[in-house]
Amino acid sequence: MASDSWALAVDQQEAAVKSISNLQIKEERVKSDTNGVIKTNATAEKTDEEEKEDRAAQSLLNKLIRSNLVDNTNQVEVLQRDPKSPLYSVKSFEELRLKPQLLQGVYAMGFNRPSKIQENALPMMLAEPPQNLIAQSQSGTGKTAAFVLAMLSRVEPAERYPQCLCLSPTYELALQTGKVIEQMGKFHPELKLAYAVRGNKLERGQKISEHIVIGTPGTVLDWCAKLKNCQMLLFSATFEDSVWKFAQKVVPDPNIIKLKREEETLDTIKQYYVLCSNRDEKFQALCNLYGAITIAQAMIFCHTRKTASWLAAELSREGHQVALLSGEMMVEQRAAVIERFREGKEKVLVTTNVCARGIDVEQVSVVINFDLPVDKDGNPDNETYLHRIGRTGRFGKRGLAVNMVDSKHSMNILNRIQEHFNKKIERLDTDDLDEIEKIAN
DNA sequence: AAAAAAT
Repeated sequence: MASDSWALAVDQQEAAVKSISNLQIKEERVKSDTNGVIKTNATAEKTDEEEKEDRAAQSLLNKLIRSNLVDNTNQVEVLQRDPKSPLYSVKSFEELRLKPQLLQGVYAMGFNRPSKIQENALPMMLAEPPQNLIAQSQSGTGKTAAFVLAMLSRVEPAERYPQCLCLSPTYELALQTGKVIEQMGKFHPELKLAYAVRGNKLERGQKISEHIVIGTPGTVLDWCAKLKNCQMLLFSATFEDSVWKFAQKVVPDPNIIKLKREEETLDTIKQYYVLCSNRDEKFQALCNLYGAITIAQAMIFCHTRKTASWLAAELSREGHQVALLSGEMMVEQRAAVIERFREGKEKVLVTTNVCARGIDVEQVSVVINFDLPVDKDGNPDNETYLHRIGRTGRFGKRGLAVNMVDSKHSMNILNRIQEHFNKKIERLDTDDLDEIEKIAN
């Protein structure tokens, strides 16, 4: 991979960068003859009673999601590497003086005005000479479009070698970001994109002629011997302390955009918990909620692959059509499942932390933590919590997050998450159908 | 515990 200059974008970097520095891979591939989608009974004619339940469910959902949209007065900390240089922020894409094909691509995607993070980050990313950036912005606020725009503005399509590298923590996110690159770059017909993901091997001595390489850590390391003369752009919704220190160590002389702690959560996402005493009760509570969560689309997170496949099978047995996605499946299946979910062919996706970060499916209005996110020591995983609930409430939309609590221990975890973000998570009782009716009306 | 590379 010979090149004179580089742009490197790292998305959700706490995961991607950490895995680069800690690559101990023990892969067990599990064979499966399903494509990850579990289907059951085709929907029969609905009875009056079912129609009534549907209306109650819709009403409940509206009630739960309803909240005042807060204005966008973000408390952001912006640090420039050269404090004396003036601080630019742009209010329109025209001000950036992009190549016409690129501006056309931006508008074709339906963006009219830059989002908050784009206003601040774009001038820094496009500055000459190139400057590095470490940037934080809430989930669903346009980080991907920001760094994709920066990458595309640096690409010289006439030159046939890789000029940008984009690193993602998971296969699905790499595919998703690749799609954004293709959409925004569609008026550069010569532009080529290569995926450095599991299964795509580079033959010895094989030259890469694509302009942009996007991939996951292991394969990307395999492809690249070294990176030099490289502008680095790191984006994430969260920067846990140790990651923050690490980011500053590996990115020389960066500009910085950082959120204050109290600004990390989105008030547009209403958070609840459901109190149960064991897994079976959680399952029952989930079934009670099912009508409400399938009004639009929902993602259900489990702690392990095993729980996820168990839950998907149980829901399926109850007659619900759900999709299952976890890292034990083969990549072809994973691509097919996420594609079907995007198209709305399944309304519910049961998954693991593989889908916690970055996945952007606009129709997802509910996130359910069937298991609360905990780290390897059993402590609350606040970052993952924020990423998971951030699968809803994207780009200013409202969203609902429901946490299933099944013990004193998990209640304690939830309380600690609540304290960490200083954000009230309210009790929701799904066992009491009367009460649900009351909330719904 | 999940995810991320091939050996």
